[in-house]
Amino acid sequence: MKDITIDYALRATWQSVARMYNEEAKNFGTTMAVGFTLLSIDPKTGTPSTSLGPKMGMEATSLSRILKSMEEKGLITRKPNPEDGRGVLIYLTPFGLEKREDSKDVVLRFNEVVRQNVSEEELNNFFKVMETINGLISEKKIYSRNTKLNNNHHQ
Amino acid sequence: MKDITIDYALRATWQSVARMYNEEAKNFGTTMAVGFTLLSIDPKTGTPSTSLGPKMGMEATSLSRILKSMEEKGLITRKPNPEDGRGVLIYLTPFGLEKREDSKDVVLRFNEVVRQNVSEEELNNFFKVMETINGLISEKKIYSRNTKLNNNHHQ
DNA sequence: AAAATTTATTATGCATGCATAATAAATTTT
DNA sequence: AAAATTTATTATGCATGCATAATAAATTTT
Repeated sequence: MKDITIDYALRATWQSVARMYNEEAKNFGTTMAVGFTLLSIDPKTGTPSTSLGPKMGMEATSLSRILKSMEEKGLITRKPNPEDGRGVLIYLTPFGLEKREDSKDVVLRFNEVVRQNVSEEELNNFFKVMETINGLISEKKIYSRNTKLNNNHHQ
Repeated sequence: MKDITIDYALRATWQSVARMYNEEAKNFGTTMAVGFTLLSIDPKTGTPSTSLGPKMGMEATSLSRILKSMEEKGLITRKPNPEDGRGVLIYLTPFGLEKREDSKDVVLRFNEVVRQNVSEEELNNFFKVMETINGLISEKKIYSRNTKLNNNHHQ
């Protein structure tokens, strides 16, 4: 198992989680991405859509499309933000709240089961390694500064 | 940092790796997925396309589309498999080989830098947790057996 | 051997992420 | 205050993953 790369393991693991989340979400008529979005919306007050991107690690442009389809499906309503003429406030419909709870169950169950099968120390270490990876990338410690120069490595 | 869920950390980390890989790949005119595919193709002999899916953790149907675009871009050629009239053998073109080397550099660099910043023990543990997660999912230990029944949890 | 099943591939549609471009509304500079 | 810049949003195009359906070639059953 040590002959696989770190990226491969990460990708395979994330993809298997995503596949599972999507299958579960299908049972109640949504998708993983819709579920994540529902969970980022405050069920009580209007949520400015600007707050969703950072919370979910998504670009505003990706979100815009998801919000549009969620509105069409009757999960949310979008109202102009009275405090900012450019902005939008997101509200859950009762239907959206229902699906939010369903989504929450799936996420909680996954996290619970993993925690039951991994020691706290292992989990802390797991988070730490991911933080390290994220840090290395955001600090540009991995990007090649000289990709162009390296282009002929091989011949 | 402990207030984020396991799925969120995994997703964010994988996405940041993917974003970085795609930016790097853009420098030499490919994408991450194309790079992974190139790396799964044997540079010396024809690779049956059936072997790619399992190696890459992708559905044959997803691959088919990528292979098509790779052929159009001149990275590979597809020839009928003489041993199986249904199958196809993939060959790298010289151009494809070049891009394969570029892709390899990026993957090697990422893995190298991460290893320089994480102890071997931490890395082993990291792999172990991912194996556990994958195992739990493939053994269906996470899926709800009773999603339908749970649907009304909330009211 | 003929019929039924499985396997390999492709085409298509849908969802999702990114990038880019456009637009309108703030905000900051001058 | 007017001009320039930034910010929030949307539309669109491209890539990628999945699912489903269709087709042709093996393989297995009968």
